Amino acid sequence: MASSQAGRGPALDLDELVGAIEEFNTYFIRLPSVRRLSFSTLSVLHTLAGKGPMRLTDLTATEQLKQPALTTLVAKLERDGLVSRRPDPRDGRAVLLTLTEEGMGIVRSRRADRVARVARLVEHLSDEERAALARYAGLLGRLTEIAARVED
Amino acid sequence: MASSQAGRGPALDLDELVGAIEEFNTYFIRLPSVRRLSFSTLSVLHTLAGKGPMRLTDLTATEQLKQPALTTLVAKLERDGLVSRRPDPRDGRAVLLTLTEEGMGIVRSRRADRVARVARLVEHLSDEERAALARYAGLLGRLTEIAARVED
DNA sequence: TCGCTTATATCGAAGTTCGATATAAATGGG
DNA sequence: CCCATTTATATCGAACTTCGATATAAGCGA
Repeated sequence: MASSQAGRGPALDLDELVGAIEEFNTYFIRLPSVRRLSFSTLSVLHTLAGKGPMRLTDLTATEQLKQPALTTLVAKLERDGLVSRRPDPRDGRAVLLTLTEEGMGIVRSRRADRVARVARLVEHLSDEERAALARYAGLLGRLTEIAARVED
Repeated sequence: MASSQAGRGPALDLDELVGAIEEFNTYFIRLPSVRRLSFSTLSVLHTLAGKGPMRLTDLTATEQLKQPALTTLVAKLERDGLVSRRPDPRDGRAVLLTLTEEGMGIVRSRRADRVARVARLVEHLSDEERAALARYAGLLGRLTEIAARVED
């Protein structure tokens, strides 16, 4: 089991890395719940915010819900004014889901809450650590991009 | 709004960082569901794995559930053989929850799934990027530790 | 001991999710 | 152009989750 790593830094211990991410996420993910919206609901809003308008069925790929549950959930989101539904002009069977301004507001405010939270943590870092963190955002972006390719 | 940053690297753009973490988590968090366990259930298992035996009430602090929901959830976990309940020797009212070997197995296998997943992504990185990632685990650990102090 | 607090349990109502199935629009071969 | 098939969403009833209110029971302080 010799390492093929060329000694440019510490070996990459994936178990340690994954553990550190899991631990950090414990703090990062959990926000005070807004408007009594469930985890599933917030996930749908976040997906629509990130990927733009999509069909209901396409959401079943990312959200871990079956289609009937999504129909119910989206109906509620529409009643609450967070998502609008219109027929897909290209396919009369389908429905295009779009975040309303209010729906986007929720996603943005949750992002802002996380930024504020991380800002409080970062205050306690040294200048060197802060600089390292700055470089990290790009690397994470690379990983996400690779994931989008690799996971089909 | 002048930056007080000393020019050791790119400025730390928190909004970019938080966005990158959110995006990455989209891929990182979602695993194929094991044994039909819900998000709440998995979260409880993960917390018990990380912090060791705890009381039901202490779980209400981290899990976003009220006490009656946790009582129900834990009863199911006990029926399924994933946690064991015993009276707290220090307080006859309380119950100490401990992961069983089987419960730990689930947590470990989910960790292993994530490691395997990240391993596939990391293959596509350059040596420099891999080295940067190795250093990152420690930094995330620092942040988590700071969070544990700051968030009371 | 008594009264107050704290830890968990129980209960019924509201909300969520599922599998099975219905409806309705698209698509392709004849 | 029609029919059979496929695909997108909706509906339905059952099972499960979560909640607020309240019950039970153990600790705790005067």
